[in-house]
Amino acid sequence: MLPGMGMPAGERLGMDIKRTEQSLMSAKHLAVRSAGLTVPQYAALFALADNPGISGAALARTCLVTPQAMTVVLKNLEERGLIERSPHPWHRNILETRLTEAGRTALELADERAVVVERAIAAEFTEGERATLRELLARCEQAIGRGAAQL
Amino acid sequence: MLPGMGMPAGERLGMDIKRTEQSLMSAKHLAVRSAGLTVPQYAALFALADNPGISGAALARTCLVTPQAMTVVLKNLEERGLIERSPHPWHRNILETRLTEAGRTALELADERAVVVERAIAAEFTEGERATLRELLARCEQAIGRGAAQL
DNA sequence: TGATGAATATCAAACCCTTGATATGGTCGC
DNA sequence: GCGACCATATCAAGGGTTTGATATTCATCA
Repeated sequence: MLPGMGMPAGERLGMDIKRTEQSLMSAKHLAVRSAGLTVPQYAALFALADNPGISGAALARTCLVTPQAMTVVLKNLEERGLIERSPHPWHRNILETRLTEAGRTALELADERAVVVERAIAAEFTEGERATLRELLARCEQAIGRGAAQL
Repeated sequence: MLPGMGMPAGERLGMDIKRTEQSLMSAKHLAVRSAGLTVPQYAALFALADNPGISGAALARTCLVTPQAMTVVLKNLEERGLIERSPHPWHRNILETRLTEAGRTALELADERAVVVERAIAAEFTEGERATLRELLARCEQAIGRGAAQL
């Protein structure tokens, strides 16, 4: 390490989290690709399946991205006929978004393969280990929030 | 859940990992921003500090991105005078990359704040918990690799 | 020597994401 | 009712990432 670097790289848990997530993204990418989807598109369709008629902004919150980022994803999904957007009958500023049949089909295709990855993760651990990992990650998230607040 | 969705969303550990990592990225982004850097730029400078004269391709491997992605990051860093690239004296196809003084300064500024986030994470856990989290994440990564191989 | 193969670098296209700014429509307090 | 406020949507600019294709250079081996 360099002088002035305050913490050895090996002690930075953030590195482990990032590496694991990059591995996960890579696998998910591979999984949903044959359905003609990207990972963000898959995530959006997945959230949409559970919340038909949701607004773009709400969808963005669900997927933890900015509304602008979600707009781009929805634009691509709409151009390919996987979703439909129609103005809300009362609240005229809102665009209600729904899956089309093609969208549902693509989602099911993608999910079938994405689940393979999720099952592989689940199968690696015992019930207790899964709970432990979840708990540690949740505490991690809280700690990160506290750390960010110090900036 | 919808019929046909093979696994409840709440059981997908990938979701927890992704959420934690997004939180981490957001905090890191906030941390390095005041140094005028993005997170990938910070990561590249960090790796460069430990490996002066490394090639772009090797740097890409270290940061777990494609060489093309690293090329973009290096282009931006070079335009802002934070790194220098010079042809390797013997192996003429290689561009050796090194930090400039400005680059080292920016890195130290950014790292000072990034470490705040890392320290907040470390402080949340006991020594044993940190080891457990690392071990579970490592097994997770292996399981993901096995899952991806089934695709 | 000369061909093959591996590593490096780069161009191009498509997509995703962020910040910042702006316009529009609805809600609530006065 | 009217204005302040909030949520939604969108435009614009700057980065980052991937896949795919191509060129260059070096090392290896027949």
